[in-house]
Amino acid sequence: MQETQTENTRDKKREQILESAALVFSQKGYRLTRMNDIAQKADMGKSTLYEYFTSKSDLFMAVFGWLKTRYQVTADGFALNGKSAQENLSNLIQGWVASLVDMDVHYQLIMEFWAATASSEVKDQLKQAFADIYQTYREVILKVIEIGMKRGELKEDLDPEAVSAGVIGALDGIFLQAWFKPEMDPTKISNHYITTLIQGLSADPHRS
Amino acid sequence: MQETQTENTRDKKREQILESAALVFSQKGYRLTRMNDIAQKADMGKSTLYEYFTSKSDLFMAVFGWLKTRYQVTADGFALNGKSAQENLSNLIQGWVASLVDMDVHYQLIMEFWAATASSEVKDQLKQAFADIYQTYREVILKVIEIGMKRGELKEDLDPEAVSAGVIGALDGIFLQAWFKPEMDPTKISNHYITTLIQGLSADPHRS
Amino acid sequence: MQETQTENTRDKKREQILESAALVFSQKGYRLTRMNDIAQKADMGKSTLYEYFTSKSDLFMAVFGWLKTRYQVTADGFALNGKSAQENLSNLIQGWVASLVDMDVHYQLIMEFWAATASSEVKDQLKQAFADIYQTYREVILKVIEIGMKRGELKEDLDPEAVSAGVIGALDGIFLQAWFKPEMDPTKISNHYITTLIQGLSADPHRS
Amino acid sequence: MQETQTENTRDKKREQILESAALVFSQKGYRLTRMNDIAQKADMGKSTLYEYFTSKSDLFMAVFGWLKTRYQVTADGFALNGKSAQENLSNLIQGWVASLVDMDVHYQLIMEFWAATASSEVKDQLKQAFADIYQTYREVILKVIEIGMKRGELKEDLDPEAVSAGVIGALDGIFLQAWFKPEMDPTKISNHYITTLIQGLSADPHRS
DNA sequence: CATGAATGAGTGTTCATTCAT
DNA sequence: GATGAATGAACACTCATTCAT
Repeated sequence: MQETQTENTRDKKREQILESAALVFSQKGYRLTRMNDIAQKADMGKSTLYEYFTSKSDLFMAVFGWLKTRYQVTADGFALNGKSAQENLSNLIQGWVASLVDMDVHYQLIMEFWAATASSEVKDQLKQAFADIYQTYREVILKVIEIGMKRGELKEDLDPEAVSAGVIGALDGIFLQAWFKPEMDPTKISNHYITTLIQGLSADPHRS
Repeated sequence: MQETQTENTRDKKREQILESAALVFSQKGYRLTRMNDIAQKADMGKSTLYEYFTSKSDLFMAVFGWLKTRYQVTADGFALNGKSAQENLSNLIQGWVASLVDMDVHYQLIMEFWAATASSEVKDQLKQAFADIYQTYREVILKVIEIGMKRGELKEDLDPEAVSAGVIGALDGIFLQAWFKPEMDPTKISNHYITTLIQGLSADPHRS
Repeated sequence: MQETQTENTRDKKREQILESAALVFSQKGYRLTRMNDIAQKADMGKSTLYEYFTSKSDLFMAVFGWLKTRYQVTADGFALNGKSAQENLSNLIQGWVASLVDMDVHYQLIMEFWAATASSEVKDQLKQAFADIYQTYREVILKVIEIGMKRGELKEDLDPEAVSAGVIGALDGIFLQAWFKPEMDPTKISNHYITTLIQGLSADPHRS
Repeated sequence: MQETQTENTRDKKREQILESAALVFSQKGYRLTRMNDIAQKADMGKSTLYEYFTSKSDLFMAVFGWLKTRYQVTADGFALNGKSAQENLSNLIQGWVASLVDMDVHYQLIMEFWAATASSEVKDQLKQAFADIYQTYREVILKVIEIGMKRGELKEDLDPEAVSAGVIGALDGIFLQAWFKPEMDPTKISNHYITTLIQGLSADPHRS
């Protein structure tokens, strides 16, 4: 257990770098960030970064992974519980909204990753990663919808694929607009919007 | 009229540069595009670009403007016509979806601008520009909804701000997901989704 | 003929770089030479070098080619003339010695290339190039010796391969030693040595 | 005797480093060798190397010394024995050739040192060292020749300086060529060449 | 007006060396 | 004594921009 350097120490330093990198990437963007900036922020020599990450883009991706882990929304168990599809949908979505809100200071950083999917060296990796994240959520929602349809809670002529994609998309899009217009309150909008949507989905629209 | 160069010629050349730049930015991304690439594609000397645009970012912004003009969805007249809110919404949305679909080859380019709002030198200009675009659309939808509510076509407890933001957001988000997952058909999903949504919005849900 | 830049100008500039590079490489060695040094010596911006050569090692190899051309010993016609093998050998060797002496200021540079065959990125290219040069010379000498043997001018039990390699080797080795010990006069030593050697080769040793 | 570390241990470790360094320098060349590589090969920590050698170049020079010691050709006693100059020359040369052949795996390494005389930080030290080695050999051969001339075994009009330099040079040059052209057999060529040369040197050329 | 040529500021990365334990 | 960790100096190369023609 007594290694040359405690794993603890190493992990701590790694975390320190990750956090500094997150901050600087967030402020300056990937392209405009210099390794030096990160090193300074992390209060260490530039080359030390290379002891922990092989390159700038490696570090960038590591920050992505770090963020992903930090804000992972666990969507397990939603499909199979006893609640109604409406309730489950609402909870699921609220969970996701909460996580988006929670990211708060990291939203700029997420934009950065998002932006990097358009060009950058890591565009393919990132695109895949994003695709996976979306895929996961879409599948959970999909299942909830399908079950709701079977149970007769939701309309029978829905296209579950389209709806799940739309729900995810709507939330994303709302937060995106809030990103462009800071005075918007994406949480409030999301909630209201979702309520309305669920009514559109429900078999018996008089039900809340 | 007998200038050193006809305005005509100058405009033509400008257009030529713009198109070449659009193409190259789209293929390589802003960051990875070299002025040289654009010059070659436009079949002219590198320095000539600087006769028409002061800098790379200036050119980038010019391409943005060019694209914006090209795909401007005219939303005029929707609010005041005699159709129902549902119809107007549907048309509006279909118009926008059509324009998104129409962009087709330029979608990658749009991503590029989108990405540039996150960092880049022109981030502020672009952010503002996007905000304006969204704002414009939101306002039209907003108006349609408000009128629909007044007329009793739509539910009376809607938050028009939230709904309009949500509608725009949903469409954006759907196309975004399709960008990550090419086998998706964003048009079909949008249409289905919108139908469902409008039902949620309608005062009398049995109406289509 | 009136191109964007006269080929003349371009060649002149190229030559200028080559000469500056030759000088700096010669003084500092490949490894210790910075592109900047060369640019300064050539009185131009660093990046201009890259307009003419793709990389440091490319430039290095170009200097090698330049030097090779400059000091190419033409060994043509030696085998087939009417002179005796002894005379031809003597002339050939004197020609080579003369060229070695002529290199004079470039000897250090040649060492540099020689050294680069041991490691460096271009080691393989250079090794091949040197091998070719040696091969060429060896073959001329070989032919002269074979003809001399046929004619009975040289001993009949010679191994022409061995002798030609030895002759070339001896000259090289002598200059090498002079490189280590500047007070040596490699020309004098070569001449004397060769005289002795030719006597050893001759069928009738009493002949000069 | 009970030091903090037995001299024995220390020497052993030093040797271990030296051997590892020799190997790595030989494979990658001075410039491309990293201290890390050597440390790993020697199965110890990087910094430990600095306990035994002050710097990379110091280590390089130490390897040179190590190699020099290992392959030192003892030329003592050749001048003063009862054998003929021809025999002594032949033996001397064969001894040297044997040592060159013996070096075998180390030939690449020798090239490396040789190359380092051209530039590198240690160029002056190395140049001096090589000069000394050559000087030593030349002197032995010189003496043998002078005695041979006095005894009338060798021609009387020889320039002993030139001949000794030439002999050494020839051998070096032959091995050099074999280095460039691996299919050559330098031993065979050396022997043949030397035989011929000695005949040229001999007062009575009919003697073998 | 058009442009080829020239440029220098800017940066990721390597690696010998030092230092704290 | 031994070593893993930390470091900063060093450097090739790129590319937006300018300039001379």
